[in-house]
Amino acid sequence: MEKAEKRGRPKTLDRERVLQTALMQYWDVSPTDVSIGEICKLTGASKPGIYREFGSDDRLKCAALESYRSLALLPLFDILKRDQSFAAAKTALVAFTTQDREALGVPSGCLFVAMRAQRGSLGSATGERVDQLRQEVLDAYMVWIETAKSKGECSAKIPTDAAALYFDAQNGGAMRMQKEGVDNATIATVLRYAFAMIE
Amino acid sequence: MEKAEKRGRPKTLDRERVLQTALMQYWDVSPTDVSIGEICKLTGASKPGIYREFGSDDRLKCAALESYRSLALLPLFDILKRDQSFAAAKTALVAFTTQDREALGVPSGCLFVAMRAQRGSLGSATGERVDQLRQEVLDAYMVWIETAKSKGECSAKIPTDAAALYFDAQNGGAMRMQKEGVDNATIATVLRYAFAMIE
DNA sequence: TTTATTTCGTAACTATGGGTACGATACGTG
DNA sequence: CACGTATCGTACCCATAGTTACGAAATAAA
Repeated sequence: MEKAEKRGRPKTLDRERVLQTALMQYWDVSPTDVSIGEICKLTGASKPGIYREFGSDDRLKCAALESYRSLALLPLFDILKRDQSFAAAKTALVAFTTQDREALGVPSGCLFVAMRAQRGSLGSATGERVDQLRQEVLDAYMVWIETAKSKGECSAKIPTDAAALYFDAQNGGAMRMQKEGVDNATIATVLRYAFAMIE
Repeated sequence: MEKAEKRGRPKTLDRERVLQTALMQYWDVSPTDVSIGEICKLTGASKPGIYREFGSDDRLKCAALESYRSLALLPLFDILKRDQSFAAAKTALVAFTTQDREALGVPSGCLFVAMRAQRGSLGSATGERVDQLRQEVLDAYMVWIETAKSKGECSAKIPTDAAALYFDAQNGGAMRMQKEGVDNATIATVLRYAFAMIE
């Protein structure tokens, strides 16, 4: 199923490179402070090339967010869905959140958290996707918590929806601390105390 | 000590009005998405007028942040410094954070939290002030927690600096939830659970 | 080799926003 | 009333950023 030899001038624009560069820039700098022009400089692509490929600034951000979901959100969902004790999952969450980003060659902080903070200045495509993902995250936490409750591993009387907001807030707080330069060991300490609460 | 009748054309620019408008706009919309031109429209002031009064966009933001400190941060410090039990202070914090903003005629969320999220795109004056205030907030929490520990009202083994980051994160999380539309009752529930942890 | 097709990328266009030059204006003073 | 002074605000400058018009280039098919 190769796209074989097509007519017309062969495409030279490296979609994957542009997307990865955009993702890393949005993540590292800020989703609203990286221009298309900047991405052109970094990738060697031309502006019309990027527009032909992604359609608009908004859609490029949206595509980058989609990449981010695969890269950083799916592993989170995976921890929550894994068949393990509530306590083990919490430990895994702390470990996942406080990974050494430098060693992983990945920016600190969280693109999704940044986008939520700037929800108002995002285009409609990206903005709406952010809303969906927020709901997806909250739902994932809720399923996880409900399961733990039913298994008797979480006896907290806190309503499940509030608990989901709680975990989401802790994670967001951790990501922000990381961006502000707090070291991962301290963040892990804070998270462990935060997570110890609900049990 | 009235500045009496001065020579020259009398000033018509209403500094307080511009400052209040800027504050409310930065707070309600976002500190990086409100232009000087927008503030001109809303106040009837002219651009050069604002520049004469505040010097630059950065300095106007900084002045607005200073107003915000008086309005929203000092009351917070006040709660932390008040001579009351640790538990009472935590209750007061929850109440303060989840006040009905609409009834108070004040935007939801927190300008300071928003500025911290956008630290990178702020001018040097505002940016540095944000850093100072962040430290001021953390110091206030630390003094409060240390006092509680010494009074035996807080026996938690969590290091004071981590606890300060924890409370700061909870407050930030609450402000973000408010901005995202979570109702204050739910936020209060989350906060009560979060604060119950450290005791 | 000509034609149809597809992509390429320079060089614009437009809008916005921070910032200012400068002549007009309004007041106290001599 | 003329002069010095301080503020006013129109109209502009300049940089950035999103977006696109359009002719050139490269390839397969005719």
